[in-house]
Amino acid sequence: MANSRDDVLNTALGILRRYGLADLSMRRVAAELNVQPSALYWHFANKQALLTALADTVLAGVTPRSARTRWDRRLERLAGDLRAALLAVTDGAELVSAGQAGGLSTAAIGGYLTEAARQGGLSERDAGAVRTAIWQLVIGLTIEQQTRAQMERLGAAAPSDRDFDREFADGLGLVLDGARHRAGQNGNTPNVEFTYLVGPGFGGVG
Amino acid sequence: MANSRDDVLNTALGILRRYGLADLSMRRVAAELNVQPSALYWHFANKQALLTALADTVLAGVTPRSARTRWDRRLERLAGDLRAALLAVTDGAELVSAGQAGGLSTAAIGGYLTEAARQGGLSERDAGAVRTAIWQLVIGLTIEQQTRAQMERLGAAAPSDRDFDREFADGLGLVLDGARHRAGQNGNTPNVEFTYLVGPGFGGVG
DNA sequence: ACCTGAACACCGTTCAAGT
DNA sequence: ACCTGAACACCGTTCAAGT
Repeated sequence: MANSRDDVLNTALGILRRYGLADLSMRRVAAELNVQPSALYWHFANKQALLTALADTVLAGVTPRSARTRWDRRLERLAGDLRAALLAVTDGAELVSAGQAGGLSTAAIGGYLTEAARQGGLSERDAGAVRTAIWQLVIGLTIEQQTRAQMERLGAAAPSDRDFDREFADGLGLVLDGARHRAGQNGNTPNVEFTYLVGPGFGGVG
Repeated sequence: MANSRDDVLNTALGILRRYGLADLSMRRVAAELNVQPSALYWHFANKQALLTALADTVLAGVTPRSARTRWDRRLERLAGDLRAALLAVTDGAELVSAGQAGGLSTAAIGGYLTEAARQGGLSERDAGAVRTAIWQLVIGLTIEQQTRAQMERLGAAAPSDRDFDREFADGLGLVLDGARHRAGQNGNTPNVEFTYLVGPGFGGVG
């Protein structure tokens, strides 16, 4: 006994990884900690707060990796990293979507996206549009993928023939095309440092 | 007594409109119908089936209105109509997202989007990317808006200063820019019948 | 064709009280 | 600082039985 807030968080993360969001109940977390359900409310005001903290944990590693990279490539990588982080945990996308209210990481990542777009010469407003389109694409498509995966795992649906990685790449490519088009119209010369791109430490996303 | 499947559907829709998705339980639907909860399972195999049918109802009115309109304008209108249909019911976007598995209207609308993009001269693959990007943008952003609205209604959040209509228009504009860019690259001449556009029966979305 | 009654196995949350 | 015990007000679903 005498569990810390982090113990609760880690136990919850374990249930999420092993069984998914539907099985992540306060009672179940408490049971795994050998504690009464009411004990959890000393650490978290309610389940929503736990989910938000959990979402922040899942997104903690998503951060811009290099400012030397061309702005559109940075957008591409941020989107890929975000998607990879969501896919790393069962129902990760649904969790982030549900825990969005008050989340810190979620706001930070939005900031990175906007920042990269601005470096391409986009107006604040256009940069916001880029952030919105990319965020919703990543979250929404990954929710669909993970929901399908869970249904298949439970035998509630036949394996789908959809290629979500491809759908993601195609959708993202389209949005980036729109972004580059906007960049070109602003009369700005976006930084074209793509020759710096080759080298160690620039591994792809998956 | 002696309720039809449609009675169940209408009662559920009423609860949704008045209280939102969180209050839409099988037991509550049954109570409003003056019936035991178990009675509902004669009409629907489970709650998921009810939600899917409900989602189809909400989306029933979303249909392409004119083939005479320019392809990109048709995409814009479809997206706007979809968004309007979701906004017409409390938590409509969340409902459609949750009831997606097996939904008919949802597949139909995806088809309309793809079709419009193809008429712009886009390849099957590019048209799919357009459908994906638009669908996720509309659903995701509307979920955020309606979730916020519900939290404000319950006093769980201060009124937000976000302008969701503007965020939607900006995001959509960006995606459409990408689509037009792809259309231009294909060497096809997209139909430019925009001169036919003016006239009665072409009211906007809101 | 449609519903009851009763049960099963769960939920989130509160709150006084304990150590 | 952290937890118990007990309660409140709920869930979705099944299934034999009724009319």
